[in-house]
Amino acid sequence: MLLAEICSDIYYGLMKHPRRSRIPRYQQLRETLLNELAEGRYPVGSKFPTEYELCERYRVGRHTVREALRGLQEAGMLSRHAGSGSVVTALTPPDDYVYRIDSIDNLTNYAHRAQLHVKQENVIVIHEQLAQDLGVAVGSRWLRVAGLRQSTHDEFPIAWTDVFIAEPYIGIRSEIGQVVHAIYQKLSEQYGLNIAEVERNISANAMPTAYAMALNCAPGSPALVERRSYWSDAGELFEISVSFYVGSRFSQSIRLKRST
Amino acid sequence: MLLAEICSDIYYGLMKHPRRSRIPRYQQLRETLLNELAEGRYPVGSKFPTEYELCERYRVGRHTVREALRGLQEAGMLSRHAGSGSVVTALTPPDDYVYRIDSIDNLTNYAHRAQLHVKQENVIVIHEQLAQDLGVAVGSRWLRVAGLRQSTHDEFPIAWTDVFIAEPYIGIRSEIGQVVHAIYQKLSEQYGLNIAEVERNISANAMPTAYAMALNCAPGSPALVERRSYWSDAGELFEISVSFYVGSRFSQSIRLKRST
DNA sequence: ATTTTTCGTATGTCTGGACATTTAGGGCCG
DNA sequence: CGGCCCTAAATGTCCAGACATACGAAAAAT
Repeated sequence: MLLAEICSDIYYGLMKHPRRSRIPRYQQLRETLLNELAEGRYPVGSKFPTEYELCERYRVGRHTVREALRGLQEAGMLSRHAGSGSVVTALTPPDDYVYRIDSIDNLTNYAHRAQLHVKQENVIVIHEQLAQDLGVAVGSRWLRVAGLRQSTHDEFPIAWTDVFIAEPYIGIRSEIGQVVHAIYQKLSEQYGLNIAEVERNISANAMPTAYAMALNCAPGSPALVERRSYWSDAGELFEISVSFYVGSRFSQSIRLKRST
Repeated sequence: MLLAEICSDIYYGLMKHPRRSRIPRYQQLRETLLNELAEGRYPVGSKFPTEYELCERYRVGRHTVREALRGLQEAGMLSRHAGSGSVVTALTPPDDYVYRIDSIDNLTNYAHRAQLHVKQENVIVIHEQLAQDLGVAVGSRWLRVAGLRQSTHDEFPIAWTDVFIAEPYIGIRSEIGQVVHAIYQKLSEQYGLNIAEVERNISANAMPTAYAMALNCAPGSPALVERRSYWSDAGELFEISVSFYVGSRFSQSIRLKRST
């Protein structure tokens, strides 16, 4: 038996038989620290022991300690900074749930198959009401592209969509034809814009008469209204879209999984 | 200048000035490998060079190589297995977006403040229509708890909610009082159930007359219908809830961030 | 008293080496 | 040919040590 293993057995103390441990030492250490945190030994906001302190206390190499701490950091329980040490940020790993999608196209599991058939296109100046609906400044200028969203094989369109594009990118107008798949993709190609964040707002409303006629549904019938706002990695709000989905032709699912 | 700095410059080799490199070597290596993968040098499914091969080729220590590979693995581009080596699983990092919440309570940013005022409670046997709506088997038995969802300080309720609980947990019935915050929490305490997955389905519908009366809104007015299905970590569907939100009193936002 | 410099400390990066564990494949044997 | 064992190879774990970088506080300079 090697010296290191003997040490391990002595210090860990929990080996019943002289058998090699199958769980790596950094994981054992992680468990130990997890328990100490749960017990409240180190309050949130307080300094966590330094790497060398843990090395001495548990008789392990610094690499082992760092591997254990890495896990706690990834779990969001420790905040580590070169020079200043580690700070406790949570006593227990948060049980969070994530909804993950590969691409913004799949933000809805239906609309991404539907193309936008452009019916209207103009540059507008934001008035009071629109400013409130979209959350942008009164007086700012945007390119508006509006039309019907229809899946290739379906009989009826499922939604009326208004797309608003910020003034710096109005030039994209010439790139937009009769049928568009995804406008932000064109913006990305043309201007090198990257989506960093998307906000999606959903509500239920009565279908406006004007849209109802275009969509071939009853005016005032239930509509699902989805507003999407796109921010670039520069933090600029560069596109907003508002869609009125015909209630009877549309529903949407998302699935959240526990992340741990 | 210290000896180490001179050595460092020798090793980095690519320094134009005798200044220290700010980007660590494992990141440089990761970039390099990222490019090689993007170029298609190693097709998807093929073996990636071994750690020692990369050590020799790029003249770095194994730890550095492992740190670089760890990143590629976490990005989902490499699959690594002890004994058999690394296999390429993707040529480019997937640009995925995540929606992350701390707890299922916050699944909506509104309803978690609203409590359920129980109006009805009974055990039902699933008939044809309900089976289709909920996606469960005809003839199965569920506990149904229904009532109004109302925020403490608001004048009107915002939704009518039907909660269905699977047969094994019907006993929870005695635990449910007049006002409930979250039923799944009680299930968790009582039966040790853990939520592993949640599916959320959203559509727009006309408000049924019966609900409209209870909610004090117009029958047939737009309603946002949300169905949530909860699966335990054993893979069992144990709770379903269906809520009819009054369109004019409710909207919901989620925010997706690029995960990289 | 305020600003700047210095310095100790803690984490980050990196090397070299050693042993453990897992896996795939080859060879032996029935 | 099938089953078994053995081995080589690859990743996983772990140590010791060294230098790099960032941070904060004490010390020095203004």
